[in-house]
Amino acid sequence: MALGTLYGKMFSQTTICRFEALQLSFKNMCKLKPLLQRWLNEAESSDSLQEVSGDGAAQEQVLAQARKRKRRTSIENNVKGTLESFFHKCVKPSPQQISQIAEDLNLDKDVVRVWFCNRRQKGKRLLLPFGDEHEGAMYNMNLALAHPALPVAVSSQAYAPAPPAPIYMPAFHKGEIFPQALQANASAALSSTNPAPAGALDLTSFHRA
DNA sequence: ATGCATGAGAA
DNA sequence: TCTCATGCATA
Repeated sequence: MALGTLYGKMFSQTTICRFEALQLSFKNMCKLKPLLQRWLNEAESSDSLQEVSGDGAAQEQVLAQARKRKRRTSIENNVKGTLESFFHKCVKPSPQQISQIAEDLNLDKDVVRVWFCNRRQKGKRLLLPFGDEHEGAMYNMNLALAHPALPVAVSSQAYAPAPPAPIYMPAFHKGEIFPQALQANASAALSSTNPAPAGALDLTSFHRA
């Protein structure tokens, strides 16, 4: 809410959460960081526990129950597993393949289409390119650690046949980049020079919910 | 914290 | 049609 009154733009709990968990695209993170940082600096300096315009309850209007948002279809786990396997074979099925898959799984074509869209997007999330994909994850990470100088194209999990120079983050880890990113001393964090504290890489902290 | 969805804009 | 940024709804 504070951010909302500060920028006029309201940030959802979802966005904030994803920002904190570094689950947004690199570009998206870059866009939001300055905003959140500015708010953070302000909030820390003025130790006053400023109360956000005490509006209280009056949230949004009824929204006029505008459009009927399609109700979230819950996909059974076993079905998800199947979709996942399809995904590994082909990350971007043609509309025909999609309808085929949809038929096999007794799902709506659009549901399948959206599933793939979201799955692809998930694959592109910043940090933690691994963890999800138990496969070459650790392998690549070790490579990265062994040869910090070499990029080790682990970017987007080697999806498309020839990823035209993916621009996603190298392969950092939460505990590494984040602490500083949110520090009050913005100057350092904002400068393009990446501190990259050597030895900050701690494998023991490599776990995922 | 996340899964499925929407909508604007790119291709 | 796909990607991207976002968020409602739900786990």
